[in-house]
Amino acid sequence: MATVDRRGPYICGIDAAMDVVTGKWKSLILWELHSHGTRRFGELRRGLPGVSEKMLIQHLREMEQDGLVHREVYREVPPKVEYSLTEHGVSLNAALEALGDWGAERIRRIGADTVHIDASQDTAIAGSHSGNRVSPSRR
Amino acid sequence: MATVDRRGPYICGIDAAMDVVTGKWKSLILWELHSHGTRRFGELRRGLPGVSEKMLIQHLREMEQDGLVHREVYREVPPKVEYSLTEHGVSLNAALEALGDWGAERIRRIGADTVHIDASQDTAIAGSHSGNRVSPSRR
DNA sequence: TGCGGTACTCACCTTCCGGTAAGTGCCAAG
DNA sequence: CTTGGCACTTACCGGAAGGTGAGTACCGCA
Repeated sequence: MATVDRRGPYICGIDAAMDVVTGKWKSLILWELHSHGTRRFGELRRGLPGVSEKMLIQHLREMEQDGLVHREVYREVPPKVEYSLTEHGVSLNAALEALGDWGAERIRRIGADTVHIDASQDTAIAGSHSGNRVSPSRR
Repeated sequence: MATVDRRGPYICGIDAAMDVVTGKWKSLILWELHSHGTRRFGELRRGLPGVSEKMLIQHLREMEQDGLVHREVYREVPPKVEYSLTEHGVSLNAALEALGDWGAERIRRIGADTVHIDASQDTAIAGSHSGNRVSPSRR
């Protein structure tokens, strides 16, 4: 049905937005799609080091259901699927910018390590201060 | 130990901001504190129907550690603790407004249930953010 | 002939988030 | 003298989020 069932009654707008954004990789997918316009599954996977295929697909499917990303399948000999942002995805990204800025300032404030992925190719640079080392997991 | 060693290396600003906001009640706490300025523990608990004391405290502690809320303890006969937003909490709230607006529009779009229960009593400053008083259950 | 790449699906497991319920020390009210 | 409010703390538990590793159908390249 049009109305997605798993998204429950919301308390407020933030609640509704968070529901769509929460997921370990969703904001990153949003960003990746935003900066590249259109990406294939494999490109996305390589662009988000550490993501498992299962999670990538799961998030992508949810985001498609939520109307954030568009999925274009090309029935070719080697399968080809292209993902891109819908207008809602684009506007969500815009709404996230303020939050991103806040977070960036927070990173500066607390001097946390930053892991920069992406850029265009595989630039695994890191950090602002001293060491980086992509230590496993947080939280 | 009580100290959750989150705040790991961040991938980007959004990541850092999300780290601070994720938690079932955090954004609501933020709004509650935003609209009332200062609230006692019990007031907060009553203001967020459905929250358990454990979760409220846990979130409050994390937010205090993250520099979002200020905790003022009054060593009195009946214990009294007041919570309020720090300047960082205030700015985070501001950064969340765009997201809140987006979410509000999404709610309108998909016609999801919103849990509006008239906040008859109490001061409801409510800008773009509306209502509280809810029964849980989403997702 | 076998490996690698495409885009997945499926089953199983672990970790963590959040919930429930009880207890704490102190005091006022009934 | 029991109850209730204050602001917590502690122990235990279930479910969901996320991770791992295998398998699938097809093809190009070495």
